[in-house]
Amino acid sequence: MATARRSQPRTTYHHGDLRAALLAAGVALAREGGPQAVVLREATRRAGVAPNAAYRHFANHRALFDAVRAAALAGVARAMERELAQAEAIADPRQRAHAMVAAIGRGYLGYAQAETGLFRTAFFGGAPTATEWPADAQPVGDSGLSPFGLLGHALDAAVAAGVLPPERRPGAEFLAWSAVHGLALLFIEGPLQDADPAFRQQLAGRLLTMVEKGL
Amino acid sequence: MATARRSQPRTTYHHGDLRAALLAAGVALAREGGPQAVVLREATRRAGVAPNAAYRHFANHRALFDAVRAAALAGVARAMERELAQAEAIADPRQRAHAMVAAIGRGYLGYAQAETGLFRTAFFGGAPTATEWPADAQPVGDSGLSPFGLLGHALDAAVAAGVLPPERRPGAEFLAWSAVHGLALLFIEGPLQDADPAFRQQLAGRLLTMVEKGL
DNA sequence: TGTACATCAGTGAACGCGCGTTCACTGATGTAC
DNA sequence: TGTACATCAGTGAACGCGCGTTCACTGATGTAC
Repeated sequence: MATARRSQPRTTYHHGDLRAALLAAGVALAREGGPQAVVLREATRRAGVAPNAAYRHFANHRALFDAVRAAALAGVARAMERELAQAEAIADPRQRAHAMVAAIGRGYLGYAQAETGLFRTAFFGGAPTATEWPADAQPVGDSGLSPFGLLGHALDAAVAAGVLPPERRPGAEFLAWSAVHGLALLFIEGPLQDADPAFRQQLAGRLLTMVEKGL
Repeated sequence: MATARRSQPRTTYHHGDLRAALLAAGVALAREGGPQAVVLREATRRAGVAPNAAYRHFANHRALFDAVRAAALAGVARAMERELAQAEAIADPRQRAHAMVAAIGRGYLGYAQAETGLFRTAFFGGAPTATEWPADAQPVGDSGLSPFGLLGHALDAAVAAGVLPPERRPGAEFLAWSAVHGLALLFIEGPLQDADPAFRQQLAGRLLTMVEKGL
């Protein structure tokens, strides 16, 4: 974090929108270095402001971090929604349902690889309890659904289209989530870190068919 | 970390086996608090020794941490081997192969839940590169195989027994690993943290059948 | 068997680092009359 | 339209914390003769 980059030397005494600036700096830090890199002092440095100025807008470091995490979660959700939009355009209901489930997985895996720092911030912020687990949390995406909620949405569609037996629906999100989340980790901090993209994509495809068949 | 517990106030000037004591202290810290808790100074405190004494036995903090991680990995491997031993006793080859794959998953998930701190230390030590990814690393278990190696062993057995088509074998460990690793995370730091054990076990079972069918 | 001395394993004190956070403050803004 | 003043958003300096690490040292061990 050697070179703190403030946008431009402020002329006014008041910043204007320091809260937003701190949040943006926090997000940038998360993008560059993951959850550990979200450091209050560095955020104020980037905003061109004294360290304690942050306390006008965030109760403490945790509050800033939680705001950054929420932004990261929203990013995951939006990535999923982008993929989902294409799938939902498909006419045939069964085909559409399949495509929706696959879209969820693709969006998730794509984000994990494209925005690794933010992805890790979203899900590895350190010691959230079960009830406040980020994927359960507040509406975050454009649809107002969390990543976990979007997955549930896709699975519901699969049941409605008759491609997933209703008796298998309960708990299905946990199984699907496990598989995709695990693969994401292998990609970003596991043995597949340096695997070539084609191989990764092939694995992602196989994983998704494994999930669909296995569910 | 308020109360540092040293075994007993040493009488001799020399410790006797400080390296082992530091490693044991490091493992205890990892067990209690995960990778972040493996702190060199605290380890020396517990060993009843000055902080810099550690440098007689470990080049730096990272070296101590790596030793702790290796111990944690060995723990995972042994947990898997324990489950595997029962499965390997089964006579019928096909049944045995199925049981072996399931044993791998059970051992892994059991360790993640029973020794969460060590589990996280084994796989989330922070920024290992792909080639030095712990599961690829040195022999660690009683069998001399790493957790990843043990999984490969079970999958090989499945191919030999004819329960896994050979053409699906390449890369299969990544798919199986993803599913089980992901579920472990949901258990230990995800929305299933407080789920009751019966539900967890049911999910684990469903996940394993999903993997077997899906592969 | 005893002694000189190199080697090794610890000690004590201190370093710089960067963090989150608090205190008393000052400059700027906006509202009431 | 102008002015008094409460409110708000920043500043400057400092705090304590715990960490990893380095320095010059001393106490204990073991080997050569």
